[in-house]
Formats: sequence, C-alpha cells, structure tokens
Amino acid sequence: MPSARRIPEATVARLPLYYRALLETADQHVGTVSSERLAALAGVNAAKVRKDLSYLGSYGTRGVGYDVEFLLHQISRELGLTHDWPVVIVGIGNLGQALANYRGFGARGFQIVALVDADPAKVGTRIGDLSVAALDDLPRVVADCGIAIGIIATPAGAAQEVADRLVDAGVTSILNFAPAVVSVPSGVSLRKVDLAIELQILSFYQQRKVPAVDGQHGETPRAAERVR
Amino acid sequence: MPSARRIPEATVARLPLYYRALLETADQHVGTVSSERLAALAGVNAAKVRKDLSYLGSYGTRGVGYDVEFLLHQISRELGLTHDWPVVIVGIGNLGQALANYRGFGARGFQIVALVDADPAKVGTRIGDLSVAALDDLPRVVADCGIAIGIIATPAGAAQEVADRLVDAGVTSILNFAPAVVSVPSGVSLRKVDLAIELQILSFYQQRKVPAVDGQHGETPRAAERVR
DNA sequence: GAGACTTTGAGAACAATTGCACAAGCGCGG
DNA sequence: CCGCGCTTGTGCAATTGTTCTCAAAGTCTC
Repeated sequence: MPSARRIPEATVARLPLYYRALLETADQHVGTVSSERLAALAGVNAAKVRKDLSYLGSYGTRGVGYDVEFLLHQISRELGLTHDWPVVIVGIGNLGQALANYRGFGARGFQIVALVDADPAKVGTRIGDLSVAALDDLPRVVADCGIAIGIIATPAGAAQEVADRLVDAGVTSILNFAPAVVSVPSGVSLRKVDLAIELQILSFYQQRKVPAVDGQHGETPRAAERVR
Repeated sequence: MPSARRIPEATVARLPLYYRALLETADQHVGTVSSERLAALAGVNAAKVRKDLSYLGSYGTRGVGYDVEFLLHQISRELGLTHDWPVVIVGIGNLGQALANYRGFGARGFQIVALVDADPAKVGTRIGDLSVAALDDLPRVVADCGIAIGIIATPAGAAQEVADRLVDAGVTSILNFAPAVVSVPSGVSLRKVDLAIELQILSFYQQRKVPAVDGQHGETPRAAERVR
C-alpha cells in the first residue's frame, strides 16, 4: 500500500519523469543512480530530485546513490502502476483515434479497453482491436471492465455532458482533452490537456522575443546539459 | 506592442483560459463581464482573475467589470494572437496526423502549414491539404513559410534529434509531445505535453482513493459551481 | 448630488515550491 | 579501523504563487 505521507502536488507531477528516467536506466543494466544523474535524465536539478524522493522515504544510500530497481518499484507502487488500469476513451474523432492507437499508454500501465462515441455512424466501427460502443452503453462498459479512468476527447460542447455521464457511470478520474472547462463532483479527480493553450503560451514568449531574445520559458526553465 | 511589464508564468498560463472564456462571452453579445463571472467561465477564482488581469494593466471599470471586446483585444495582443502563427509538425504518426487535422489550432490563431517526417514512405503523402515533406527539407520549409513554432510528435528516440534540427532550421518555440526530455539552447522556448504522465498523475490520486475518498486533485483544486 | 450598491485594484498575509548549503552516513583503500 | 571522498537527506532562506481584505472608484436611484 502507498505510504500515508502527504506528497506535494509538484512532486507528484515529477514522479512520472523519474519513473521514465529510471526505466531507461534499468534498460542499460545500471545498478544505481545518483540524484545528479537522475536529475539530468529527468531534466530537473539534483536538489529537487533528492527532496522529491525523500517524500517517499529514505530509499537512497549516502555515498552511493539510489538502487535503480528498488526505486523503480517504490515509485511504481506510489503511482499505482503495479497493476494495469483499464481506461475508456469517449469521443472517437481524430484525437480519440490517435489516443486509442497510442503505444505510450500500454507501455506505462494503462490499457485502453473501451471506446465510446455519441455518433451512431461510428458505433460498431473497429479501431485496432476494439469496437466503438454507444454513449448509452457507458455505464455497462464501465462496470463490466472495472474502469476508473476516463478520457474525454470530444468537441468542447460535449465535454461537460460526457463528464457527467462518466461520473454517473462510476469513473472517478478524468483526463479532459476538450478545450472546455469541466466541473466534477468532489471525490472525482480531473486533469486537463489543452493543445491550443500550450501553443498560446509559446506564442506569448515567442512574441516577446522579437525585440530582445531572452531565456527559455515554460516547463523547462533552463538550458540543461545534454545527458550522455 | 506588448507591455514591458513582467508577467508571472502562472498568469501567462491562465491568459489563454480567459481568452477562451471571453470568446464564448463575446459570442453571446455580452458587453461586459465581472471578474466573478469570468472566473466561473475559466474555472478559477475571482481574486486570481483580477490579479492576473491587473498585470496587463488597469483594464476594468469599478462597479462595472471588464469590457469584453476590449479585454479580448488586450489579451490577444499580449498573447501574440493578433496575427496567425505558421506551425510545422514533425512526425506524422497517429498523433501527428491527429494534430494536423485538429480544428482547435486554426480557431486560435495557429495554422499548420507544413508536415515533416523522416520516413521516406510517408514523404509525399497528403494529410488534409498538405503533403508531407522530408526531414532534410526542414530548413527550406521553415525559411519559406517563416515558421517560428514547431511541434514534435515523433517517438521518444527521435525527439532530441528533431529538436536540434528544428533549432538549426530557425525555429525558436517548440511543443514536444514525445515522451522524452529534450534540451534546447537558451533563447528557444520549450514546452512539453506528455499524455502518459497525465494518466500517471491521475493514477496516483486514484490509487489513494480506495481506502478513503478525498477531494479533487490536479489542475482544478475544488469542485466548481457549474456555470449557468 | 447624496447615498446605496457593485466591483476593481492592490497591499499584505499566507502557502507552496524551489534552491542552497552542509552535516551525517556510507564505502573503500590502506 | 581510520581517514577520505562521495552522495544523501534536510533545515533554512528566497522566491513564487494564492487568497483575503478593503479602500477607491464607478453606476444607479431618487
């Protein structure tokens, strides 16, 4: 079970970065990593890595570093990646289809087990080895597959309605790709990814560059050294 | 030109939310909005809206609120959305194609003007009304179209190489969808969107729910009232 | 034009996050 | 078994971000 400790949100958001970096490290049959090296691989600084990892427990060895396999296990336990999560995607347009075919999910413990769309013309069509179900079937699909996580990939107008239906069906974590503000009852987690917003943020800094080029912005605040 | 004022990064990240909310408001032929209403539409709280907007200038009227059209203009000027940005997408797999066809970009001032892929089999194929160019053509494409913003939608292994080529070609803002840490020289902006990471963050909180359901997490810290 | 009411803008308190700096702990070589 | 070099874990200060609060400034009614 996960430790009862409270882990800061900023740290939680970085754990997947460490997880990915550790997977790469493990592939190279490296036994231990220092916070310095892990930081380089994850694109953050070493002090942050140490502080973040210290919230999980004292899993390092002074003078040596962190045992790759052990740390990998601890982080995957903390993130709940020791088992696969079944996921449903609602909205099988361009984006929904791309997400359905995206290899990256399966590799990280998420399995797309159901596709749902409101358009009767799409219901029954096959994407990969799944066939698209009707929106009204959502409760049955969620119950049958034990789904706790849903992805909204509909147009903005449908997002709130779909979110409500997901919640009614029993989904308690939602990832929203629709460019719309969605509200959910407390007890349901919601995260959003808005592609246009990311470009607009880039546009803001890009536009300020024209008079005088200044440093890097956004999620990566400094030019990192390339990792070997 | 944009004001020289320094605008906090957190505020910049919310300006697009206000922008979207204001567009919706303008569609309904509403003349002014209060910070309260704008906050509800954007899914944040009113104090934050006022503080954020105050970084742009004193654009509100006490007792009345903000003029929708005027504020819309100010924000779009600040975000650099008064003109269209040409954008190149590198990596025309599932995700790249979905992004190429995504309507949301065009509607927000971003126009996908070029598609590039390293795979010779894909070069020359048409997606929508664009045909895929070779990676080696990147410098020419970027120069010809005056492209400043590039999107990386390749597999993780190719991301750094593509980023380097984009930078060499003259791109100074990059949005990276590949699940890899990419480093760029200072003066180049970089943002990343990692789909698997978002799910892993949800998984973290989801997993903690099983013993005792607690509140909402992630980007939307509280259950918002539904906006009329 | 005075008073009631609304809403902004900003100062200040508060909270979260980051980064520095260094003591403490561990392994290794002699 | 001692000293040295390396690396963690963490207290603390600095920075960044959020929320509270309220005076100031506007509208509207009469």
